[in-house]
Amino acid sequence: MGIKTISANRAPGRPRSQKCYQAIMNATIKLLEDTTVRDLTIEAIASEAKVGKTTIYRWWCCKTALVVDAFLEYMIPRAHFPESDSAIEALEQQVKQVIDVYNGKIGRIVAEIIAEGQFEPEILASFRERFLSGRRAAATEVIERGKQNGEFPDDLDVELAIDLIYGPIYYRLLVGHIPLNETFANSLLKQAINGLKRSIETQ
Amino acid sequence: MGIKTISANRAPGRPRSQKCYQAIMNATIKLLEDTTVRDLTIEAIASEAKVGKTTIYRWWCCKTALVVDAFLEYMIPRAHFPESDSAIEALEQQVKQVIDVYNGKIGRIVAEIIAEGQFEPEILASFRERFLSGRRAAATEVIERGKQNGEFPDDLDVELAIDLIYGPIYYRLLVGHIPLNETFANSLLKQAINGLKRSIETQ
DNA sequence: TAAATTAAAATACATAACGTATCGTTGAAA
DNA sequence: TTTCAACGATACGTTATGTATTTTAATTTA
Repeated sequence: MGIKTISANRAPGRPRSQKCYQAIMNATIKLLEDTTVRDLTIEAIASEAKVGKTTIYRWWCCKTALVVDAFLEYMIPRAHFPESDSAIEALEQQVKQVIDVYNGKIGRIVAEIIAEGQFEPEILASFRERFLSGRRAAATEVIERGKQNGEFPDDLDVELAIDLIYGPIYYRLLVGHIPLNETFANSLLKQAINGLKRSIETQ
Repeated sequence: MGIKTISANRAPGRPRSQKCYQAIMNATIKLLEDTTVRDLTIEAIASEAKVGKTTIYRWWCCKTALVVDAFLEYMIPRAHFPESDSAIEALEQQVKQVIDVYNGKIGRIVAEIIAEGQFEPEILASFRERFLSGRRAAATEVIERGKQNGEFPDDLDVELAIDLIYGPIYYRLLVGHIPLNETFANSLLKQAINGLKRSIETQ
């Protein structure tokens, strides 16, 4: 016989339907508007998207994996780190933006993905790698710029700095003891960033 | 006829079995050692405790409510805020302790309760009220003492201060991007508490 | 154009836990 | 000894899961 000749870019057989893919994404995003990730079912998505549920199971291992994909599909084009010459200004804008967004449905969905992730480590890992790590990389860039600027001390631990700024936000998002509002944005920034800024001088 | 005579402290009928209550608590705690809250089932608890599952349903509305009770039963006697004349020292000890404990099974269970709480707001509220608020109250006391000591500025926002210290811990616990270890404990303390300490001077 | 290959849709099914209902038994107070 | 609610066992209807089966559709290769 010899080697199977299959064109390089194309697998044989009926190709995956992009129409189905989009219908599934859209249905998931739509249903998440007023359904929790927990209450969302594969069957409801299939029905809303007008696809067979076997089609969903063919491409996604579980509901949560699908939710992460849909979230990214929706979120990635909308997430951009603000630009500014001043690192502190950029962080301020970013923190305000995140708090504002997380105060709504997106915040609820992020919290729910992290929640489901507690029981599905691979899902949490994929959420970190495909969403959070990008955000953290952007923040890292800004903080590094701030170190070169002199806005932050040279030896600042960037990972820790990010956790100091974003930790309280996620804490409130997930625990819900105090609302995520503008007051919080302002005082968090004043306190946390001020702490980072001065940590060398006051040692 | 007349009025039903029921002694003040006692309802009529067979009293609730304390033995059952304890068996259910113990079974829940035991099963949680190596089962996630998600995978835990009422039926498994009933079987482990050797009680009918109707007995569980008579007293608890759902699995998560039971888990919170069992967690508190286990945790409350073990949770005490360290004492020290210095507020900063007390916070340091406390943060180290929390990070150490949350690095193990207890941390996993706390994370899972918060996770389930995303889908059951009453449960999250009860966890806040019955566990977290006590911890926060203890931290508040220490920080207030620090304000009187002069360790912290007079106008420090205590709620915010607590979020700045504990936020990063819960963030790492729930998101898992970096482990909760001693290195983190040390640098978190240095950075966060230092920030709080100096925030007035550097304004 | 036919063969090969894989996707999609519909349907059926076994499974697992949920939460409820029923009913006979048991423990403690009046 | 009567009364009353808790307990335990059992059965049941429900819901969504994930898999299996089969037919039809889409696309490439020969």
